[in-house]
Amino acid sequence: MNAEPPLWRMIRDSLEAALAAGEYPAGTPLPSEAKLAARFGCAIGTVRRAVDELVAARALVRRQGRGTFVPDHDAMARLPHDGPDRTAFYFFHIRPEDGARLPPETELLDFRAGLPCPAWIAPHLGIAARAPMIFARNLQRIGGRAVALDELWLPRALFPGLDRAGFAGRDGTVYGLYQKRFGHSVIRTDERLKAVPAPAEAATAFDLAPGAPVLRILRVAYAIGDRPVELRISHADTREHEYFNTLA
Amino acid sequence: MNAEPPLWRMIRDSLEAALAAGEYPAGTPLPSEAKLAARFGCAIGTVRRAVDELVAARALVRRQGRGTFVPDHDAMARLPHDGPDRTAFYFFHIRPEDGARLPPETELLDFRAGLPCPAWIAPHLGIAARAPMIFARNLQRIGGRAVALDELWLPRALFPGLDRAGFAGRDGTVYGLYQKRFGHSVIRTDERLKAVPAPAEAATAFDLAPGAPVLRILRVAYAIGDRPVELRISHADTREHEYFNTLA
DNA sequence: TTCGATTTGTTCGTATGTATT
DNA sequence: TAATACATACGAACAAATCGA
Repeated sequence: MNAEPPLWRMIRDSLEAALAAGEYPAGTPLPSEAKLAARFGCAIGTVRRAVDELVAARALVRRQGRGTFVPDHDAMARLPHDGPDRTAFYFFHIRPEDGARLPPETELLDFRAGLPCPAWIAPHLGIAARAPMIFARNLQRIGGRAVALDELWLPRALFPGLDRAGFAGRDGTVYGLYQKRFGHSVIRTDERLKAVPAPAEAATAFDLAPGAPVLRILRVAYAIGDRPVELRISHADTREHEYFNTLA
Repeated sequence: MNAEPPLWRMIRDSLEAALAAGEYPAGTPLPSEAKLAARFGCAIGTVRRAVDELVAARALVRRQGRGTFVPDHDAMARLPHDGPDRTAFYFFHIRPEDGARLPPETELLDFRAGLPCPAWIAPHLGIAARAPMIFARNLQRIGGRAVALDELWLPRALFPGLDRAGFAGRDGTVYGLYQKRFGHSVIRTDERLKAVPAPAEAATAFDLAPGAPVLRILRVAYAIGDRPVELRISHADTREHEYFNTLA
């Protein structure tokens, strides 16, 4: 009774598995649609249907005349390739109230490798409690003003060899680092927001009265194939900035 | 040198304009793809490409064997048609911390028609300051517990004849009301979030200490064709609930 | 219940245009 | 210029879901 899924879906899943396995790193094109069609023994339109889905899921981008690629986080952040860049801010939602989109500057405050995973974090990342973790604390500024204090938790098993120098000395964003050095292309995040009294560190960093309201953001970032790779707790000062979200 | 846009885009825009103009109200199918192809003088695949875009933008839904429709907000909220419903909560993001998705209950606290539009609200809705507005205040509960206090501002010109009885006596959600009675199908919202000290009414409703942190959400809802139809200011108690957002 | 008409879903194939190298 | 790759558009055939006779 169970009808098998359509061909384009099997091709999509096959491609997604290949991407999750690290074939086709960012910058190197996939086989052309004609070659993929030959490989899968189907029409070119069927391959296009499968790729369409992965493009919609932000796992791939097409470039006419060039090929199909895993999107490069930092390249997207740099290029103003079609109008004011949207992708650069896809995962950074704190903006000045006037809506300006200044890029944030990041200062590394702390970095530790080998901490055991706190019990409450483990289930979010699908790992064992006390698994070895990498921990970092960042201060984000916009236009020189401190707006967010981030704590990052990464399973060390997913980021072998990552140390403070490698983390601090990256070229672009942290997600660009995850992608270029470790092949983890973040394409989805879940965020849970609360309004909470400012913790001590946040109050100090933002020059806030203790207990003043701040926005607490708990984010889990997922790479291609729905693999959680990072948990982040941010506290943001929303006196002159806000968290922006558009649902379409 | 300016190449004209592809045929499918012109068809998409034409369909979108028809939807925004109120043809094909929710529940009545569009002409079949074959008929549309004949009308536009193109291949059926080209029509499908155009409809694909509108489906992706949540302006249309397809039903195999039945036709293509403007999605019905409340029908989506009622039917568990494929697994746990996601669309019902597409525009309601407050959830218990455990992730349960109980439907909120709404209590109407206040309703006024004819108030002049506050100057700061007018630009968000693209209308003139002091334009006549409809104002409503709602209390949202989840599992009996008050979690959000909403203030709604609607341009009266877009909701002719809407009075307290019509507003309070609706069948389903407010967005369902907008759609069924006035033809405004909300498909997109912009939300701006801040952590703020609880205003007096919110503190009372939530049994909070005055000045305790609450989440303030400013939402503008857009109907098909990017027409703003509602501004909403919500204050949410996030002690046991949170604002959930997934970016994909 | 069966059947046929209608409508969308899937898959195939082809031709031509446009961008890149 | 030529080769390659994606983008657009056309057309056809059959499958699957729906609905009413």
